[in-house]
Amino acid sequence: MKNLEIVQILNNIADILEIQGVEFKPNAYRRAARSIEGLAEDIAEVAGRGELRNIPGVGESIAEKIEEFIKTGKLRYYEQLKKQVKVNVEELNAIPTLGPKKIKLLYEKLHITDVADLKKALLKKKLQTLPGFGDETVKNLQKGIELLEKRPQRFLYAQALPLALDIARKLRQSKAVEKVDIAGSFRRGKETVGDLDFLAISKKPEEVMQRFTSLPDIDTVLAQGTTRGSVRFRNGLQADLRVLKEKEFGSALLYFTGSKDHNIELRKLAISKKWTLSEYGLFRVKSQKSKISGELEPTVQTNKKWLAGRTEEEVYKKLGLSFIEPELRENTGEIAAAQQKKLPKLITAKDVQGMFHNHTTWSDGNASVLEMAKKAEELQFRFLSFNDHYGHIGITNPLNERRLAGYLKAIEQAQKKTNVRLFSGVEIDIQKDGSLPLSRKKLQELDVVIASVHISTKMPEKEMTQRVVSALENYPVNILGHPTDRLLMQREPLALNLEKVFATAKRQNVFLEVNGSPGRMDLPGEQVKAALHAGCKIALSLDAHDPNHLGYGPFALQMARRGWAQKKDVLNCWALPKMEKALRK
DNA sequence: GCCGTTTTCGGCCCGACTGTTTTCAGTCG
Repeated sequence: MKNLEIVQILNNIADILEIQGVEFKPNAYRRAARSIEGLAEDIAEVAGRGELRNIPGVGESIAEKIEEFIKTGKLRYYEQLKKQVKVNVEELNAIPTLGPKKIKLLYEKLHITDVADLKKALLKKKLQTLPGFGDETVKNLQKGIELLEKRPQRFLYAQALPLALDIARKLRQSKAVEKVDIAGSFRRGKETVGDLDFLAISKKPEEVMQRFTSLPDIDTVLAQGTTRGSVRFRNGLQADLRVLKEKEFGSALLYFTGSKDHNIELRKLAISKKWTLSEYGLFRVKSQKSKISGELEPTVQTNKKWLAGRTEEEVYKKLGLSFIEPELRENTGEIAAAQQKKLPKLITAKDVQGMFHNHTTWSDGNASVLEMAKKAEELQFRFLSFNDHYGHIGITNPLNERRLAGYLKAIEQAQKKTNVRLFSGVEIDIQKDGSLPLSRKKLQELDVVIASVHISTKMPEKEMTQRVVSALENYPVNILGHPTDRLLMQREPLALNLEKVFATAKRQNVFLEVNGSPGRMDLPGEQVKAALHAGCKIALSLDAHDPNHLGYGPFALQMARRGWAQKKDVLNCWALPKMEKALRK
């Protein structure tokens, strides 16, 4: 699957063109990249059907380039550009506060082409000589590099998902394979993954391993034994495979799903019962010392009796625990809860009736209200909430009071053409002073008001907390949008006292958003758990900017499940009349 | 390079913030 590589290349082209001072083209390439990122299927399949140009933002020229890359694995245009600008733009651009203009200046004046060069120049204090580079600028660059270096190479869950499914599918094609599962933090639904762990059952492990290490797009085979193998793909992702016997599969899945701390607790529990737990199974241990003739030292002869291990359920049951869903296996109280049979009944996909927080062409979305509604209908949503931007956020083409009427009318008209219940609303900007740029009266007329922080994100904790609390206290807000405002692997969360925010949200009946947009996943699971503990309720949202994004539901669900959420905690799961009542302001 | 109930050619959404530059450039969303 080449989607991610193509997205990367298109973005790199945009970066290089921007450095060259080319106008408009960079945005064209970025738009195409965004659309492809939101694509649910393999782009090679779209290309095979000759439908590349149906992708928004992909025209004649970009379609040709994609086809060239799919066919040849190379893109001549991109190679040419890289020769013209010998700068590792991707690497440098990843540093926060460093953009194309400064990169260009650094290259022209100091011949800096990558982060290593930049670090040398920083050490020699060369940057201060450049126009526009003051003390703060230099400090920000230093901090940016540090942030970049301490963060390990990880993938967003949503990026890893198609790759994981693709690898599993290709492994299953082997006749030697009886069963394949994906374990690791991926299975626990973590929002980012460092690598992918695969488990396979087979009586012919060598054959499976051979297939694994000869998968397409592999960069390096890191290890290859008979039952254990490890590879790194060209896109940087590492994958490990273990091949086991049927009888070991459950205990192996348990072991390789983790988390490490969860496993340690389970093993302790086994030991307390005079058993032992490993990836090979749960065993009763009868050890006896015996002197084998001819040997100098006495050997410990262990006599292990197999107790469980075929399935995870079997192991948990034998240990006296109810089954613990993978999302809960973080050793944060789930084992004790499982002993007392007090685990939550986690929400599932079928409990969720629809999604909040969706954008259209009325602000910065890719599709019309009706197109979004039709896609929602196709996906069997019972409701969909439109929340286009409102406020002074530049490029998002926000709504204003004049355009709001037209927006509401468009939703009303779309409602006549679909059975999906459409909610009207906005995602309104919480301004620096905690006010919202629309009157309480106007806000009250909307079905769903989401308030979010977008600008002035570097305020100190006290001010930031006051800003958010004040917005929730003084305006009819239904949902606090992406509460921490983190961007995974890109931006730290806001300095915010969440405890205070949760307390206010509870008092004001404001739902906390669980935003399923792959780069956000906000609130994260741990904080969902904290919010529920504080008595808050949550609302699942997509932050969809494209009909394809309406498929992000599982990601929001996954955060909610990691936060121990049950049906009663989640607005999206309530019957429509109850939901509408809860949204009244 | 893309796109079109304003257009097949001529536009391409813009505002806030930061830092530095005493009037604005670069970055970010």
